[in-house]
Amino acid sequence: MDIREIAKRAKVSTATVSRTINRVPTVDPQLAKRVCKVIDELGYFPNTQARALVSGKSRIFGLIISEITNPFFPEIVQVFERIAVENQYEILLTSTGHDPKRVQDAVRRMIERRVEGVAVMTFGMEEGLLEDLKLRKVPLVFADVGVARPQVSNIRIDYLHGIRQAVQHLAALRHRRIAFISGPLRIKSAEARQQAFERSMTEIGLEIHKDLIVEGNHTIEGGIEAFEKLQRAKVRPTAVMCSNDMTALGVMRKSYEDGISIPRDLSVVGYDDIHLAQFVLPALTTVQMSQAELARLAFEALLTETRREKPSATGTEYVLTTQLVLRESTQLAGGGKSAGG
Amino acid sequence: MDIREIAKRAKVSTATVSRTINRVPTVDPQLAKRVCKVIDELGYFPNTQARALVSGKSRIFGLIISEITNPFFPEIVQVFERIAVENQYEILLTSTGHDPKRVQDAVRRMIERRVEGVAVMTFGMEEGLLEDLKLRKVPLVFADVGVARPQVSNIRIDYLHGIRQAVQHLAALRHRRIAFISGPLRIKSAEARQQAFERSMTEIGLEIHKDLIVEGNHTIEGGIEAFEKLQRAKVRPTAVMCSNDMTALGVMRKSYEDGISIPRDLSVVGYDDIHLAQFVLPALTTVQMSQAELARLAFEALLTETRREKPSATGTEYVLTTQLVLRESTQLAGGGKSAGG
DNA sequence: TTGCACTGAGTAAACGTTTGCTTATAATCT
DNA sequence: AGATTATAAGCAAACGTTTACTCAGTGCAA
Repeated sequence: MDIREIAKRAKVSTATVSRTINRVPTVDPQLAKRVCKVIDELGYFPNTQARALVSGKSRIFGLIISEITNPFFPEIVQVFERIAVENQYEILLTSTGHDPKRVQDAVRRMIERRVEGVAVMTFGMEEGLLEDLKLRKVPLVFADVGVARPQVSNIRIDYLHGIRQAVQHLAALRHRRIAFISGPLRIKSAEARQQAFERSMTEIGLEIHKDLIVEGNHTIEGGIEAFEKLQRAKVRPTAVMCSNDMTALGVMRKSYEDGISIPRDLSVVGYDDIHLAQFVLPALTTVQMSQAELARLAFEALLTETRREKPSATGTEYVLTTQLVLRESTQLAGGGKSAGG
Repeated sequence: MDIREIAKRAKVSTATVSRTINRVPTVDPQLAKRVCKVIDELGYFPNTQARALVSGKSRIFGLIISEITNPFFPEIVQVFERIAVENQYEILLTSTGHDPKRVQDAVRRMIERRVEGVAVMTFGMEEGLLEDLKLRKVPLVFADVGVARPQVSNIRIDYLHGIRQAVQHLAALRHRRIAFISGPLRIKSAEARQQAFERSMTEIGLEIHKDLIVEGNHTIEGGIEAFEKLQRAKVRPTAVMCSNDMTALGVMRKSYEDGISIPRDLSVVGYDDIHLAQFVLPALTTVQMSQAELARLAFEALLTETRREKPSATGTEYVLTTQLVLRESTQLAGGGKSAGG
């Protein structure tokens, strides 16, 4: 069943059917009603492929994320998808697992489906892989530390703000030996978080012990391993800041196994504020970076760019701030000694 | 840039280019090489919309899940997506949040994009909403308690097996008053799990207290509320079985707040075995229902159905078993009394 | 009454592929 | 050598829409 069938039955031309479907205002309301009736009766749904082909608009956005099993991302996907549907867009989702080959593959698939824009939520993965998209002038939006460029919008994340709050919070609780477990350092955002940590420490005169900075990989398992390394260090931390919440969960898990009580013996701070963070035991003090806001901004950026007449203009620059959320996983340093007696 | 451009530059017809791209064996290898060279040089990617339109194959599968923020689902999505990409398929993902309107919407979108099949991972949501898909003879696969029908495959989940193991495990640990927090009962699978629980209790002669069966909603928050209800009951449980892991996390959270120690004062068993389950404190004893296997089966079912010549045959029936995974959240009943002294 | 502008609907040409059919060439057989 | 068959490439018609253009009809001013 196609538009011609509808046209025939409604005794109009296919053009009129098309216009009716697309709510073109010049079509006579009475005719439109007749057409709609036929459409409903026959349960007709227009073929998106045909529409896309002739109109040149696929109404698809790509969404590239790092790791869908990290709870941070489903929340982004959920909001992004909801907004997309509201705007009659479809999503082509790819979880790359940081694998360049999968990124490459995703880019090819997205180009073949003629996506109208791509949101890249890998937080600072090497951009070289997206060259093909740039070549084709596909609007892009990054959540990153970089800046906007032609065709490329950017959501700059103010990592420093939240991390500084966290460090000062720990300092106020008399912590001096604060460890930091980073993300994989080839990810620019992980590096940015670490730098923000170091700067926050330095600016309030706290020493950064070499041994207390360990590289993780933004997973629970990585957090566990990193914390093991930390335990073998000569100088023992009284608090650990983590580059993301999953890492913090790893630290909590390992501490639990080793009988280290959080927050009594060790304060832990996460990053991201995944929904789960408020429910773990103890609830995780963490830095909030709103997933919903991020998704909203990313979609808005893409939509704006798509609607632009002259595509030569530079993409928009957005800013997302972050801030500390206090919960139960931090406490006055030395709590172990006094409470342990 | 299109196939004609390639044809012109390679000095062949568009048909030959098309055949080359599709690896039709009758094309001369030398010609093919020439064509490939031009394609590479120009960075040409075929337009999927056009291919889909003329071939009648969209190479898209729909995937309907309940709630992407429940960690159970991302693991399904991940595997499903990976296999799909391997088979040159794309996924149209919808997280419905159990909202019938969103389901309806998803169905429309999927039909408009002419999906070749849909995997429904809502575990027993009302099927009436999928009528439009059935009408169009779109192959479907359910993870459900139902049976296969024409065009409809089914992955029957053996809820009983795992739940029986869990109940007997608890019974062996001398638990008698075992509570059950169900999922939302309008979901058939939630009902099935509850029935499996009741049957498992009855068959070993354990009494089912009315007050100890509470309805949750498969979220952490729901688990918390349900457990609050449970605490107000006259008869106190020594163990709680949950219809999914998220519910169990809620129970653990609430217990923590109320100073109830798990597993000392209360044993808790989850269901699903999400990746996180092994990392919570204490690690959650739960019933494993393999997400990877489920996704694999679902995809296979769809692919099989899609490749079938005569579409009148009945869909395939698959079975997924479940089984108990012992961890740290269960312990001998009454542990509280002896250990608390 | 004629001419002109305006409206709203129809005609038909795209869009970028695939693929059934045709045809040219080469290979094989009688 | 001539007839037949196999092979590989090309031609052109789809696929189901959108949309630029055309055109008939109406209303209004001159």
